[in-house]
Amino acid sequence: MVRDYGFWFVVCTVLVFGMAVRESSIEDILSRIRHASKRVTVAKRTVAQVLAEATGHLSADAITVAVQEREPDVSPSTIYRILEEFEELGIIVHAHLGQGAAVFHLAGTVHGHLTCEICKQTFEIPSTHFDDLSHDLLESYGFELDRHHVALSGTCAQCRAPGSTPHG
Amino acid sequence: MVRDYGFWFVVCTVLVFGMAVRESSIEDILSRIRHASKRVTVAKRTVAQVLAEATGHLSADAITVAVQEREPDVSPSTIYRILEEFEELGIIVHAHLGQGAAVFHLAGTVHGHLTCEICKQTFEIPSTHFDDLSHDLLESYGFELDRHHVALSGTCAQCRAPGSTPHG
DNA sequence: CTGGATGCAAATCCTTTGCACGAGG
DNA sequence: CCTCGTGCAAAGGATTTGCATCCAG
Repeated sequence: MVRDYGFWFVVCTVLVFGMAVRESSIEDILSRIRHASKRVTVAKRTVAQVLAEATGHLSADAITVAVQEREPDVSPSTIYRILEEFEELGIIVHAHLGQGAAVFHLAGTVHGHLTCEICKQTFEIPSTHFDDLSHDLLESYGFELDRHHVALSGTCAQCRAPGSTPHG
Repeated sequence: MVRDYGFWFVVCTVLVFGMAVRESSIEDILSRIRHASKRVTVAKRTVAQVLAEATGHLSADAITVAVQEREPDVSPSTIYRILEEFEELGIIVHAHLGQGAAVFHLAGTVHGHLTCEICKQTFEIPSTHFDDLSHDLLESYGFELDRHHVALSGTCAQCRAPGSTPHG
């Protein structure tokens, strides 16, 4: 993967594409808020930044902590209200993993979740894995699978391996 | 499905097989408890009956209500403790559906769950639907899918249909 | 200015836990 | 009998809500 020109391709991709996407997605979020006749506030702006900078999925609590690092006066209830609004506007989606709190991420990142029941780690996988199942469920039951919201439980490779550390 | 001898086959299946299974599964549960050096109590017996008689999956609260109809003095915390014990003994499994409380059912009934995000109804489907996905996840990530615990969100046929009642 | 957005605290829902008592083997 | 199981009440985490205040448009 990372060799000769491939390395620079990756670097440029991260710098140009990654940064650009993040900047634009924040502006995109804010413009969606304005477009819905909602108000753009410091709290919403900060939540948008946290979500755009997050590599994976965040719980409401993790988002609150991250937001309060920058804006200490934003309260948890405000975070919940903002997340609710963002979800209604289609900016973010949430998923319920095996146990515990719900997790949130930008709606653009369509993927499924695998949660290990033993080590509690969560893995993101491309939603293409659910294409066949999605067709199957639609044909069999007329059920339209929400591939943004898929969260499956099971045992991860590390925890299945006999010798290795079970809590990798 | 239900026509001439097929009808009576269904009837007999429900009566003989169904009743017999239910009776025996209660005894089976109780013997598993004894075998694990745990005590058989009125509360456990009643929870076992409720679980065996349930057609679908029940929340802890629903189980509590059903148990208290017969044994009013059984407390919710006892129900939770019994459900925990039953799960450790492999008698039952639980699943977390889209939102809300966890649901429980006998471990013998291996199936997946489809939960409609609109009408909140839950549908049970055979776990065979997950065979291909299961193989795929195992090959791709070494992840062993827990097919007892699968709960998928989406939109059910009724709520997808334009004209019909959205909350069927 | 004016109503939507926020902070705070309290309420809610689901589940777990501490403790003293009661009942099962 | 001696321990495990139970009832009660209180704690716990995650999320929602009521209300007075505040700030974006």
